[in-house]
Amino acid sequence: MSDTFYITTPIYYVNGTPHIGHAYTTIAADVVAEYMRMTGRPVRFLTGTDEHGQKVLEAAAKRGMTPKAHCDDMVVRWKAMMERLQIRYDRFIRTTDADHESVVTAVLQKLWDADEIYKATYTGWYSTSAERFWTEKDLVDGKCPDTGQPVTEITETNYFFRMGKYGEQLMAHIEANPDCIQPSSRRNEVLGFLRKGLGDLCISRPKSRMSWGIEMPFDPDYVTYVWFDALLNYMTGTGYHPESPAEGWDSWWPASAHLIGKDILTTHAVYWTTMLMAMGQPLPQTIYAHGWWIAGDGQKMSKSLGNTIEVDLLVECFGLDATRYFFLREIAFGADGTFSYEGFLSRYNVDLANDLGNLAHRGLSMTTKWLGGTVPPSSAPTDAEVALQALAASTVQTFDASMKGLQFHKALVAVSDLVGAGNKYVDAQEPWSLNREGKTERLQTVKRHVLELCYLAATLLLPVMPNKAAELLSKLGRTPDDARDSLRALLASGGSSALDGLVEGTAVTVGDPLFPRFREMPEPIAALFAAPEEEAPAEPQLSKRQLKKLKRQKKKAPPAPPERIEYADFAKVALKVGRVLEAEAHPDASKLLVLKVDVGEESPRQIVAGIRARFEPGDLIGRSVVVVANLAPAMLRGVESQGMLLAAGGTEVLDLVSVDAPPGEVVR
RNA sequence: GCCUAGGUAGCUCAGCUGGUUAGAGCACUCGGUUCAUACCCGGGUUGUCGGCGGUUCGAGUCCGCCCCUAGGCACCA
Repeated sequence: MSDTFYITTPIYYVNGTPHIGHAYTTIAADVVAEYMRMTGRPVRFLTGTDEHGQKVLEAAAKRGMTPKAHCDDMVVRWKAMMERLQIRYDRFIRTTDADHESVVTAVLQKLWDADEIYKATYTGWYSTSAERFWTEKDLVDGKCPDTGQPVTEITETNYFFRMGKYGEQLMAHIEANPDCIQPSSRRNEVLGFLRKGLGDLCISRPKSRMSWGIEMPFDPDYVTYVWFDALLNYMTGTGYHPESPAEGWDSWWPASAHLIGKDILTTHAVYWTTMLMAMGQPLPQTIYAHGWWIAGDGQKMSKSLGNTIEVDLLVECFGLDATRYFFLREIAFGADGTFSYEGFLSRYNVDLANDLGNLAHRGLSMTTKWLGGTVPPSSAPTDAEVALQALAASTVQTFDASMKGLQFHKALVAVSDLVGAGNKYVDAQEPWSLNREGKTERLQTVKRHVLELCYLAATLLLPVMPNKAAELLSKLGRTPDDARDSLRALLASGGSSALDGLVEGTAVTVGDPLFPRFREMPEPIAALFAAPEEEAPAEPQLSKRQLKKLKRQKKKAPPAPPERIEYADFAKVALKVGRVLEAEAHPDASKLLVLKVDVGEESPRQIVAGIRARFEPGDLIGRSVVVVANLAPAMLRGVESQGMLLAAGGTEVLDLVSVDAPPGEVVR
């Protein structure tokens, strides 16, 4: 059994912009990696960038650069993010790294030789804009359902990975290993997915269509599908290679944990694990899919700076350590969380300033004031000290178990509980009374315990808040290395040596409070909220998903009309005033209303309009509208529409065009 | 309409495989203390655990139906 700990983040898409989601995953990985290092386990922590694929190719072309040069340029921002967050990765892998390309090539060849990959021809509708195939029935009016762009029918030959044959085996594995996909709700999700049946996976792209990728070793006309390429980074990161593996690579494999966002669960839990099965490699111990940060009500952000604003702004205002603490403490890893600046401020003030920071400060200042500023000796523990010692020991146990289970939230609550007990202890022992009454020995014992408790808290928090914890250690006359030694000793002793890590007689320093309290929201954040609506139209902070949706909506928006048309073109459109007589919901579509509109003809027109999001049927009856009267009728989800209504609003309908004129009147 | 998550104190959320009077933090309030960053400690208030049925000796916890919210998918001439 290997004692090593190998943890990964997803490799991030190099074209993208680092945002809160990336920061979150990476901080979590960094914290657990650092904790494992502290406990003495050999650790490898891998992160990096995903650099192949169509969009990179296009972006590079737009800039007149080679794809690689473009990536070299883009990767800087990712490395900068890592630096800002003080991420202590062991390797930053890029899918364009030579060793990775070599691994991918060799793995493909091996799988090809083993008949795990086959060649097949099929016909489908390809959308260049969406980079994917659609079946006939997916298409909307013969166009790409995602982007609305034209599609072309392509008969194509590609290479397929025999993923389907591993479906049963994978289900059995997941059922036999409850921890292999976490949290458990995600595990059920994957099982549900597998029960529907697993097909084979297309893993190539013809170069004629897309050339930026790793060439298929057995066919120079193709490159590797980006996911197949990208997932293998986890193996490259160990030193694995089918032909020439680095010595000891298998001490790192299987990975202890792949941390991922819940959006890429299937690729990891299904594609990646079946790939490993085909490769004959053991499967990762845990794939942990965490949740998203959702913007709370009333959140605003700068429009131009995108989502990066959140993390950078938090770091700027509250410091990196507090930011790292907040992410891991505020919500359970795995669940979605609501983010608000007020919540952050409250968490900071309560946990860090009032409780932890203040405990340290009061402990240190009393020691300085009454005991000469050195770590005092302890003598004759009373029940209070015994109880504190027991709590300290159990805190270490809880913290360790929680960190191992990636339950950061629980680990940090345990520290908070310890700090709370420390504050309570001080109040109960009343060291100020002891000092007044000249009970020096007892005072020394109490102060020693308070300082020891701070030392333990700093020790446990070191992986989470490297700077602040080191600062606190320094105030106590200790170093991070001392803390690491202490932690190992604590774990070895089951926590019984807790509260015995300081050296009597060592000088302590009070200095400034560790976490200054914020009376009000820091200016740069407050400014976000104070900005006048007109000048900086506030946009809600968006989650990754919401952004995705927005992006798609933008793509779906009808293409801008030609800049200029002739009068003759306009004259082709017959616009008439209409009056809505009846309105009801479409029986089979939630966004559509079916209207009867009088346009001055013998019988009213039936018009189907996509305005349900804005109007209830009753809102419209009697309303005068403008109708495009000579539009060819169309069937909309089974109901005929004999015209359309003029409406204001781009992607979202804001209002209908109204006029004060009788039905049937021409609009020109 | 379909698919996923959820709906527990004013707010943010814990409540694992069903078991004593349903919890925490924040907020609020009363009291204590004064070493400390107007901080800390103690007490207190608030809940038809979304609704209705069901299984059970017993359900926030399991089952069914329904309602609502957030995402995703379809539809938006």
